[in-house]
Parts: sequence; structure tokens; C-alpha cells
Amino acid sequence: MTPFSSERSERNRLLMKLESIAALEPEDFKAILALPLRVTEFPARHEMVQEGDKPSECCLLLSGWACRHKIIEGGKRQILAFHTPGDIPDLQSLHIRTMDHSLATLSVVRAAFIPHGSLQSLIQSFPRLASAFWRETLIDAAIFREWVVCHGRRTAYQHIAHLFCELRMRIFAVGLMENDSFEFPVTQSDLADASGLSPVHVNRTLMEMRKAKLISFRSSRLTIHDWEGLQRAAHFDPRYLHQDLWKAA
Amino acid sequence: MTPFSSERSERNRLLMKLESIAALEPEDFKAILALPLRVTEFPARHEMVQEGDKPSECCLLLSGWACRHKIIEGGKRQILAFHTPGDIPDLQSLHIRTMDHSLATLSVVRAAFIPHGSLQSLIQSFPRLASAFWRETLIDAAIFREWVVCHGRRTAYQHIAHLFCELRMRIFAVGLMENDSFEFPVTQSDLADASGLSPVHVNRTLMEMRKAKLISFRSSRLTIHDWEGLQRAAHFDPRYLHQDLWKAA
DNA sequence: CGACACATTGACCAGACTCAAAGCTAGTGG
DNA sequence: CCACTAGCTTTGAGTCTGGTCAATGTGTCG
Repeated sequence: MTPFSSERSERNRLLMKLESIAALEPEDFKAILALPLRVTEFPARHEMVQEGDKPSECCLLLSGWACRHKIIEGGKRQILAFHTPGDIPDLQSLHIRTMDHSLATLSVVRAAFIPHGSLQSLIQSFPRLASAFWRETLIDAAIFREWVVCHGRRTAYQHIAHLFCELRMRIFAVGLMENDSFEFPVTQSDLADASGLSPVHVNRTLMEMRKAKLISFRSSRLTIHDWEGLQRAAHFDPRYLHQDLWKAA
Repeated sequence: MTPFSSERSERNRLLMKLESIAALEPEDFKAILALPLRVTEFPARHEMVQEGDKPSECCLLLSGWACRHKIIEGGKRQILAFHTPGDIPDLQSLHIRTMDHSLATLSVVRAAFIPHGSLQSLIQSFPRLASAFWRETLIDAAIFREWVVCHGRRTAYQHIAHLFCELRMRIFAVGLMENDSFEFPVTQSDLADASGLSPVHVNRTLMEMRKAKLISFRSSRLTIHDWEGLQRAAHFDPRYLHQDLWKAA
């Protein structure tokens, strides 16, 4: 694959994602592909944007995984979201000047930075895209709500199963599912920081899920052996992700 | 107070709130006050909008308290957010057709329903208001993120203290703080459903906070005796609420 | 005056945490 | 090509925060 075609397919992740959540026209896609991008590569475990920053660009993930997190008193960390290619994790910075959390890479990441100004004029000229991007941030919020439910009212086992279900749906939407597995370069400590558990308990929970033959999780790859069973275990209902719902109605 | 002036002051809550988060001009205010409203009164403990609904209006709270919540398998409930006058709890329905959670009253509530169409044209004609409303939903998301942190990495005591801090800041912004107290018509069970704790543990935590002379909470009123101490106990940093930050910069 | 909902208390339990040690595994450098 | 290392995973033992169950106060409202 040439660098050129690789970049094309990387940009397509965003298009695939927007397609999965909004009804767009060819001219919208064309406008997006015309956006000026400043492509940068980051190593794994690197802070891309930090709490307190006032970014003047948004960050589109082209390849690799990132997460948003907050460090609180006593050095404890809470991961707020995982991000895949096609995501714009700091889209909110368009209207919220100061970051209230950080954005960090998990794996090596290629990211494209888009000036706020370019996005603002895109949005002014293409109302459908304005709606799509707003909708994108609203789905982001819907995912946070589901995380609150997982933290508040689900067991450790359900919580982690639910997280895996969410990621598998989102990875599928951007075409990165490979059969029944996908890359997921996190440690059990990361999962602990995402789920509010201790690393030890995450480990025990994962072993239980393996014994139940739902998943395996080795060398940065999550394999889902029993998708039905996993969803059942998590009481997962994908509607909160609002994928494709515009097609119905 | 005449019904007329009461409604004026009720509408002003929205203006106060928008003022606290965005820089608006007189014409923006005028446009908002010209919105067509269908005012309705609901009894306490009433579901206004339910999960699965596809509303064609947004709901502006004029007076009283509401909350958004989700009921999950086994009848467990998670409260996702508390809402005060001036809030538009289902603003997201403008771009997310199907509700993924419910909106319910806590006290008697007066609410004004605004047709999606009117909001859409308002937004098209007044870009500053479009930004303000988008920003409003982004702050909503920022609050969810902080709830995730509270659930994941704070103790019961810190969590509830943090919740009280959030509410006091938001109540203050809409002018409903009365000295050091405000109406907060929830039961300890509601607080449990918001914080992911059991009602019994909420009770014990509240007693501890009373013993520490931080608050009292009786007959639907929360009094904050020691605002500094409460913030310290919660490790509360109000910046995530993004109030007034537009004034700086 | 009841009735009902809510708050409080006590006793006991369990899911998840901490600490600490031991086992793996993927890179790294010799 | 292999030994070493660093970081991650796994395991065990003991603890603790917060949950459950159930009884008893308390207050409010018709």
C-alpha cells in the first residue's frame, strides 16, 4: 500500500463514521476531504492535548488508539473515553476553549490537526455537516451517560463486558473489525482506570470472562468468541450509540 | 407577583444561564424571548419524556427540579443529571431523534415546550445562539465526564460533596441561591440513584457531613454551612462547568 | 389520628481493594 | 541467538468500603 492510498483509507474512517451516524451528500464528503490537515505522528503513551490547554485545532485520529482522561488528587486517574480512527476526540474544543481533561495516545497514533477556523467555515457553508458534527458531540455525551450507568449500577463483570460491546460496535462502524477481533492496545491497568476498578480486580474479571468463553484478550488484541453471550452478559443495548438510526424514521 | 411578571422572571432563568456561559447581544435575547412556548405544569414525580420517545419539541424548565435517568435490568435506576430552571434537559433531541433516557420531574415543574422547528430557525438566523446552544450541550457532556470521575475514583463522601458543589454553582448561576441554601426536593434514595450508592450508605454519608458541619439537608432544602470546607472535601474545581470563562481570554 | 413515605440505626455480608510475591513475555543489547 | 530486563499479568491473603436486610423512628398530610 502506498503512503498515498494509505492516507486515503485513513481519511475514509471519518467518512465511514459520519456515514454511520448522519445522512450526508457527496458535496459534504468532498468538503471534508478538502479540509487542510496537518498530519503528525505520536509515539505510544504520549499526551497530545493536556487539561488546561486552549487548542486552536481539532485532532482527527487517522490510525491508532487514544483516550481521554483526568488525573485527580492523589494521582488517581479516570479514563473517560477510548478513541479509534475516525474520531475527533476534542471536537468540543470548537466551543469550549479550555480543555477540562487530557487526550493521550495508547498506541502509536497518526493524527490530523484541523484549524478551528477551517471547521467553523465548513460548518457555516454546510449546514448538514454542522448538524452532523453537533450530533457527533451529542453521541459522545450519550456514551458518557452510559458510562455513568455502568459505573453506578452495574457489576464489575457487566461493566467490562459492556465496555467491550461498545468498542466492538464503534470499531465495526469504522471498518476495523477483523473477523471477530480487533486491536486494542491497552493494559489491564488502563481498563481499571476506565472502569473505576483496581487492576487486580480487572484481571480476575477478565479471567472469568475467558473461562466463560466470551472473549480472549492477549497481546493488544481483543477477540470476541461469543458476541451474543457478551451482549447478554453486559445487558448491552446498542441504541444509545445512535448508529444508523437516521436511516429508519 | 402577578402571573405575568412571574413568567418573565421564569424566562429570565434561561437568559441568565446563557449569559453565564456565552457572550450574547441584545438581539439574541430578543430572539429568545420571541420563541413560541407551550407552557405546561407537571406534578412531582412525573415522567415528562420517556426513553424511546421521539420528541418534536425541546423542554425548557421554568420552575422546579427535574432529573434525567435510566432504568436498567432488574429495575435498578441511575440518575444521570439534575436540572434546574433555565435548563433545557433534552436539547440533544434536536439532533438525536430517539431519547436514550427519560426526563422526570422531582418537584412540581412548570415547563415550556419549544418546537424543534422554531429552535432550528432561531439557530440558522442567529449563529451566536447556535454556538451558545451547542456549547450548552457540550457543558452538559463535561458534567457527565465529571460524574464518571466521581463514580470511578472518588469515595462516597467526596462524591456526594462534589454533587452538592456542582448544584450550588449551577443554582447560583440562575439566581436561585438564597443566602447559603437552595431548594433541592430529592430523597436520600434519589441521591443514592444519582451517586450509585445504596440509600443506607447515603444516609450515613450525609450524617457524617452534618457532623462535620458542612451542610444540612432537611425538608427539601440544602444548606451549605461551610462552602470552603465542602469544596475542599470534594476536591471541587469548578472549571469543568465552564461558567464565565468566555469573559476571560 | 392514622397512614404512608422517608430517615435512621444495627447487624451482618460481600464485592472489590491493597499489598506483596511470583510468573510471563516482548524487546534490548551483548 | 540468547540472557536480561522492564513492564505486565497472575495469584494469594487479609482488609475495608459500601451493600443488604430488617426494625424502629420521625414527620407530614389528609
